[in-house]
Amino acid sequence: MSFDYQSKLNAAQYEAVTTIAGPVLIIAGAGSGKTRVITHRMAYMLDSGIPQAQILALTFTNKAAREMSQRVKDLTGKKLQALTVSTFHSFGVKIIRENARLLSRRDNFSIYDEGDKAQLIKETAMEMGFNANTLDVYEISNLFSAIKTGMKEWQSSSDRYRTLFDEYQKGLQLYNAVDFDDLILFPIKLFRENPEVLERYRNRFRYVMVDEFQDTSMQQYEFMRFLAEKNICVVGDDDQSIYSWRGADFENIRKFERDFPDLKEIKLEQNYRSTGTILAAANGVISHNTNRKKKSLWSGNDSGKPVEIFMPEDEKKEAEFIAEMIQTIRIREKLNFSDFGVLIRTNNLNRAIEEAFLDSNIPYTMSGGTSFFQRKEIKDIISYLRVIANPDDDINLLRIINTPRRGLGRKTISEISAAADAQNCSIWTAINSINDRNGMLFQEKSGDNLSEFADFIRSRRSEMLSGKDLANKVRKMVEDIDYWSYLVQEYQKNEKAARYKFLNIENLIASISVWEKDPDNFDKSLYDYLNRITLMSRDSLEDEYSGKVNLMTIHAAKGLEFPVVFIAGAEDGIIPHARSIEEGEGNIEEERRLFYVAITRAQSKLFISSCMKRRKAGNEIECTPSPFLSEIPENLVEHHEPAPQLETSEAIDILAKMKARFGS
DNA sequence: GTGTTTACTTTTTTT
DNA sequence: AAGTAAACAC
Repeated sequence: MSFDYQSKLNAAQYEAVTTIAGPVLIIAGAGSGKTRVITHRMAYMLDSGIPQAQILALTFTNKAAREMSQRVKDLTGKKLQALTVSTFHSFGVKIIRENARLLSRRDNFSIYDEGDKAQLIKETAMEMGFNANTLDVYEISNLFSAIKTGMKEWQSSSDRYRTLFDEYQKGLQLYNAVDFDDLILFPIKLFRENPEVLERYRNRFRYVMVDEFQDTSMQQYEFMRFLAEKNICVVGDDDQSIYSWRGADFENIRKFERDFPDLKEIKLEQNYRSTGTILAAANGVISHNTNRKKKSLWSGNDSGKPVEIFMPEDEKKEAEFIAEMIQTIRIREKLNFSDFGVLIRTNNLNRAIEEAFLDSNIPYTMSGGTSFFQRKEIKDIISYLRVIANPDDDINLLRIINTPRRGLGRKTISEISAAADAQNCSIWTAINSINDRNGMLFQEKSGDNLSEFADFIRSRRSEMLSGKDLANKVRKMVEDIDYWSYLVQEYQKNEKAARYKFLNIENLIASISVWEKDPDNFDKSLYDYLNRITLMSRDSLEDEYSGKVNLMTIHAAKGLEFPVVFIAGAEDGIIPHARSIEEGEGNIEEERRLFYVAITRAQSKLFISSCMKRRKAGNEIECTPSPFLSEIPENLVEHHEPAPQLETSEAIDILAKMKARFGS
């Protein structure tokens, strides 16, 4: 053994780390050293002589996967070439890639994100003669996911979309693409239909670990169940289950208990993260949930400072308060900007806060939200790369066929689509077969433009699919399509915007270059780059978290911790979110868990703010505090006086409201 | 085939 | 308030 595990871990942790054979269920309360246990457990396995290649650790976010392998690396000091630490989805990609033909795909398949998916649904629906005005693509997209993941069955109300669904599926196959749901479903299908393939993977991965087990969906459970024979270790906390809308089902914990009756259950109940006060506040809130596994999380830490509740007038005041507090506390406590976490329920709450940060020169990162890869200019360039990787990808081909303009307008495009439709082939194939016949169908100009476009894609294909220095090839491509002129043209009135967009492209190229130079990543093909970024799209691009305040959704904050945490927008309708309650009364428990997760991110100081008013879609609306606030035991709370100017009737109103609420 | 104006709605959370 | 999509005009 390279080091003394016993001295680094408490008794329960030590047991969890050293029990490597047989099924293990670890119930790990918030802040109980879960990541520590998982990483030490992997290190322990390696120390015990288990080959890296036999270990598979599945996580939910790329961030978690990255952090985990880094920590194992630090612990063991070994190079980890064969250890698999990956998200369910990336692991799915890998399996599909290795068995593409068995799943009627080719190995250069595209992965369709939400946007591509919506586009495909839309186009398919149009072709089938659905009415564009009554079509709710968002809703249909969700329906299709629910059907695919087995959360919903076809019903009379949804039946009219059944044929659309079939066509959608055919479209994916035709374009050699898969959607996010397929990344889990295809491997399951593969394993079910090809026992010999399953056997191969089972032989390879003898030790399987699943993190955030409470957030596994039925399919992910099935996926895991196929692979895991006996040495399976799952780690989770039912109180932190916050992804049920995505199919997560913490009943899986009970299912696991039934499926592996001889399992060893280990509870980690000592919280090392938070002060006694913060933990008591969290416990006070979560105890209102009825459907939960019994556990008693305790802290050996000091009680610390009270939870501070602030009721600013509006979101602007709230943001200023947060910014001011960060500045003050940072200096007083000698903290770094990165020691602060600002948590919000929905992405659109970021606006006021970002503005306040900019005003007071506070460096910050916002993870989630409109990601870098959603920006138009980035999507354009990525679409080029996608088409180069997989020309049959109609959705992306249509996106770029006339961007920048090359004289291929609506007419030409609809004709070429019709031709593709008639021959039941992709647009790319259609373009080429028409080119073979010298573009008879079109006016000479359009035909020329088409073949020029096809030649361009072909030449890039031969150039980019092999060899090195992707970053430079991308740069050259951007020059060749003259994207800069296009931007200037498009944003004539706003040269700054054009510049900014071009800068974004420069950043993209720089990030490709960084990725290429990373010695830890051994497969550097264009495919890998594309797969990686589609799965990462919501994940923050920058590796540089250091020295910046972390602004993020509560969902994105899962698994993280900060010395000082602000929960902003703690109003009724935001948390619990009105839409979520609308969907079902039962969702209140999940919203409460979400609030619980938010509270338990804090190590030593927690602020919660709830605005009196908030601007929403143009107009100002009155807000009431989240009902969860009153679930925090009153003795743990300190109310931050807003010191309102008492001239206005509004301010008096606000004070009355506060008193009614908190009696102070 | 392309550019401009007008109407319209508005995403909870993410791989 | 802002961004998109569709209608309209050139």
